Amino acid sequence: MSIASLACQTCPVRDTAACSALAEDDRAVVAAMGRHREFRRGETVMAAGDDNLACATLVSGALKVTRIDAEGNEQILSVIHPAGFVGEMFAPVAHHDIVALTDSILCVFSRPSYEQAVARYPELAQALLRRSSEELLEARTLLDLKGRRSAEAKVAGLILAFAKSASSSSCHSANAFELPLSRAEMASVLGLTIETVSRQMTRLERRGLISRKGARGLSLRDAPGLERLAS
Amino acid sequence: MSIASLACQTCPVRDTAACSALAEDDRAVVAAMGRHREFRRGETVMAAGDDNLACATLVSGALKVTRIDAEGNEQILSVIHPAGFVGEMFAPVAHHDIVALTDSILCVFSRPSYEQAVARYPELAQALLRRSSEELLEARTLLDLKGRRSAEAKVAGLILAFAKSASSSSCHSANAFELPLSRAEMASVLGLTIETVSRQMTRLERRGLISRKGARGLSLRDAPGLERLAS
DNA sequence: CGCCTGCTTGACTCATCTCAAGGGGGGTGG
DNA sequence: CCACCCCCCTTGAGATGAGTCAAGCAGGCG
Repeated sequence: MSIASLACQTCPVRDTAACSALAEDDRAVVAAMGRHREFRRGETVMAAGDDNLACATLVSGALKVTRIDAEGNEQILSVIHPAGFVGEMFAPVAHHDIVALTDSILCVFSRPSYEQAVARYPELAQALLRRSSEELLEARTLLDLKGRRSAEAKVAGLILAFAKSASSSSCHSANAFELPLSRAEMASVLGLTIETVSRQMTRLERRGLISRKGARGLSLRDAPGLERLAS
Repeated sequence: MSIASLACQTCPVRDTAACSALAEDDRAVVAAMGRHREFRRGETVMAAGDDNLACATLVSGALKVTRIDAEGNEQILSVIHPAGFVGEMFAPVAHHDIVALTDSILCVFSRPSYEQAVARYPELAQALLRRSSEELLEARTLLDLKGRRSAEAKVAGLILAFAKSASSSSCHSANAFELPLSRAEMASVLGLTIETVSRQMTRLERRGLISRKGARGLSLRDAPGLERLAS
């Protein structure tokens, strides 16, 4: 993990993150409160139980929000993509662990200073509300996915969700992309075991619905068929 | 369903809903934009696919946010309690069905007028952000619950969640209360069948962890034991 | 009183988990 | 440059917990 000061001019998410709602001058004021921090794959950004002293925007990479149960099983509650917001503005203590899925860069703010910014710039509060609503919708999509009856439907649904988020446009799906999660992580998202996920992927490939290149490479061969399986 | 104009003075959620963030005068302005509407148990408040023309605060009763899959199975994605906010401020079309679980009263606003209010009163945007964050946390709690390995852990966890929300204080649990959901609804929340939920309840009772009075009455006999099972 | 709806219980089936072994690709060190 | 190792993924065989189908029960309402 390394630290650097902000360079909003070259920020890859300057037009999509919450701070994009700010006027140029205001953005400079807010930027002065924050710092860039870099995390390596597997590093913990925030741990459950920590005092909730910071919040952040993800600039590049990917994060997972997780909970570890008593037996040490990890549950993935959310995957955060660039421009996503991280941190709980209204909880004294963090509820979940947040871990880097890949090497990532965050734009980090101390919570008091960010709260001040939110109070001062109403458009920032609105932008955060928008992000929060999107997060909520995504959480409900995951809930839906996890509630599907068969493992087949879960895996097909997750693949389609990845295809949508892999595409730059929000309405189209990419049809060749890299899986952002390992088998273990996919299993954790869906509430299945690694083996079941692996078997379902093999089955989908054998039936000609997808094809694979290595462990992570994937292309959709029959998207409508997948939609049907995802039910 | 019936309609009436607002009487904020006597509103049971006047101190907890998003509008409680407003000053008295501002509240009156916002109140003039809204209307009370009453829904009977089972009535649909908003349907997936509808133009997203309204949003609302739940005054009394309870709502469920659901999705119906291709085979007609209903999944419950969220349960809304009084003071909860309903509606998607940033989506052109509703993503989910919202149905009254019990007879309910909502305070309904047209979306354009509410958007105007949010833009005009920054404290309203902040209050909505707070509500949205709470919703998100609750959705993740449900995700966690649904991901538990055994049916036993899921049911135990749901019972504990009910006990918490049945208590007036936010940190203590009630230890005798009425289940707010039917078996079918519990099954839908947990991704199980009615029969499995029923069997688990029976098992928990036989083992002395809970006791039941009729179909809905419940009291906790061994909360720590339940916590352990919920893993 | 009897129906209707929602809950419980039982017997059986089957999908998923568990346990165990076998590849494959990428990186490191010789 | 090659060989080895480690991690992750795949595959198989067998166990088991949840689903399915079917019947019976209880409470509320007409």
